[in-house]
Amino acid sequence: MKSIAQQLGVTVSTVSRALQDHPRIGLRTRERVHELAEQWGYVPNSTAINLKRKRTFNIGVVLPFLTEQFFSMAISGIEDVAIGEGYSVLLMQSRNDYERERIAISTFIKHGVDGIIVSLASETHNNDHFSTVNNHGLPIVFFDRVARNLPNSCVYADLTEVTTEAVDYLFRRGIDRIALLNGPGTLQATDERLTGYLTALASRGVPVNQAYLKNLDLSRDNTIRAMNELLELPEPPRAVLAFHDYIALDAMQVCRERGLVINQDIFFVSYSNLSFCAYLEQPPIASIEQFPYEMGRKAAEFVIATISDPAATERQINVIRPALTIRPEWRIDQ
Amino acid sequence: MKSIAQQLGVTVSTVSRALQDHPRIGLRTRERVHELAEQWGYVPNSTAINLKRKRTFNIGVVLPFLTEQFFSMAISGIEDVAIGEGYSVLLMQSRNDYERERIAISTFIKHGVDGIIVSLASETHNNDHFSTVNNHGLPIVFFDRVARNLPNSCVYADLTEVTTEAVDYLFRRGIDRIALLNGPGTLQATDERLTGYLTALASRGVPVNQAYLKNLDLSRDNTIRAMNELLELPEPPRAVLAFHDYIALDAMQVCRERGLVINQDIFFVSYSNLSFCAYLEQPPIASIEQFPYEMGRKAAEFVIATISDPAATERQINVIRPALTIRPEWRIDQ
DNA sequence: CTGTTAGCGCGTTCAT
DNA sequence: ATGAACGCGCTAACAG
Repeated sequence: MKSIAQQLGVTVSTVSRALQDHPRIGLRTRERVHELAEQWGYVPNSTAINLKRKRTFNIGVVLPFLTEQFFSMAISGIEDVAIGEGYSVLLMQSRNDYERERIAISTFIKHGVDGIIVSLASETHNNDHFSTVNNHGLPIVFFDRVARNLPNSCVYADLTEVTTEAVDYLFRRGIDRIALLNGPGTLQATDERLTGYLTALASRGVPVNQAYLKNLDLSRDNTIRAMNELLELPEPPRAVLAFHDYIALDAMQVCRERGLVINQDIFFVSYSNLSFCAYLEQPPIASIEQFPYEMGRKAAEFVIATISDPAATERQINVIRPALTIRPEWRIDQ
Repeated sequence: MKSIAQQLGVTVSTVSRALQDHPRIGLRTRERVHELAEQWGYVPNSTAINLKRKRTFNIGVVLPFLTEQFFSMAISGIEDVAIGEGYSVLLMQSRNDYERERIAISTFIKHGVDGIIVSLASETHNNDHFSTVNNHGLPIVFFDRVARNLPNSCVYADLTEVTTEAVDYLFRRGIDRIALLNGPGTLQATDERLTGYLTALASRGVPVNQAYLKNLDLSRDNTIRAMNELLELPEPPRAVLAFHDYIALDAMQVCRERGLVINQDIFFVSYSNLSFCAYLEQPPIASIEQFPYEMGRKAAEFVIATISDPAATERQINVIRPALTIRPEWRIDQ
């Protein structure tokens, strides 16, 4: 800007205004400035602009694993609305580790993002790092794996009802020994699955078999051990509700190794409805679609709205309606 | 900083120095400053610092799809070294679209990143947007899908030899009608696969059947059509080398729908070696591991090195050695 | 219409 | 050991 000002014999401010197409600027001046800017390949220094605007137009995203398709789809949603609103996306994976999540958050605030979107690490057991952010007045929105007891906006799928629906569907198929490979107790979604499950049983008067209920830490070993325990029960389950598709895959492999035939000796229903399941010869008979892309979009819309109007501090909660997706060949004709 | 300076009755400069543990500063002053900083929850404004340093400590990454595990693993590598060196990662997906890629690049330079890492969109047919970056003196490194005719550093897996090895392996299994579901001609890796394939055939004196060679645009429909064409040949192939695992999955499904039994009537070898293949009942008998995490790391190391020392403009090229990974049950005992 | 001045938050030389 | 002053690149309120 300085050089082009000199070259034209005007001030930097004039150039600045010309570049912004300020109304009260000499038409000729404006044209010449634009010309030279083009010619010199002038690119405005956003750091300087941001310093003035007190904004970075960055939004930070912390989530467990990008290798899980659920999250990579969610981030596509985030990315799409962020770009649309002139923001860029800063990314960090927590890998389900509390410490990494903390570091990610503090990196973001040091780095000066305008807002943060989080999907909790499964190992996160306290929320001090988030409270810090809140005290900083930095907008933060949770999605999918939302934090309890935190007054932030969030978007998630309430799995209670759809879980009841899923269990009910299994009942209608004549299956009543149903195990639940649930997640860690730190997640709200774990409660929802359990509640939905218990509701379904209660409404049919089926007694709860505690041995069928497992809380996993989402590690592979843990899943394998739990599935083995289920199969060694005197009355092993005939169906398994798995925390998500990846858990189902591991669990199904355990079954196969023990000589069970999937979708014959034992059935699976899982959460996420990821695309690769379609390629399995014997996929879960149903999966619960949680619309991650939409969740990402909503979460991004929330942060950006809060950034744009910090006054409106009211908590926004968006509950996505998940859908029980039964594979065509396993649908029950009404 | 201002408020804490006032409260202590000193200048902002003093505070600044105290915070940096400047040697020649009053020990008492330093302590008190740190104290107050802690208490007030002072966070240095990185935008201002960056403005001075003329750096943003952001590096931008453009790649086709995060939903492809290959790329999400690569970005983990990038992320790990970036964080280690104090950088943050800005993300954008091109979705294999040229226009989106262009926008991503220009967003990054507007946004003022310190360096860019790119894996090309399959539809990218010209490199003007990258030339612009080069003229700007902004470091840019390509990984995996590298650009031809561009003088930038890059890291990729040379697939020529390993492809020869793969074809040779099929020959040794007694299979000689081998199709190649290759990628778009814009990618260097497409050439490599072809060259490796042809070399293997030549060394055995096997004639080339042009009908077995297909160039895909990586869309699902296109893959399905190509696979159907192969199967309708008078002499359909007995093995298929697929551009990557996702292509293999689609192609395998076509086979299954036509009543073929995978790993009996027809065999697959593919590239990427993604984890979910392990869950298929009949996975490709071999896959070529390209070590995406390592590629990501190397790419990040390159950009950061160039950022730190812009003088050293010499082009760096790192060729990763891919590995033919044959599933245990299909290994040929030597 | 355009120049002057001030300031965003911080680092840094030059004095003292 | 600390203060004063300047500048990073750009915007904007205040003069003319």
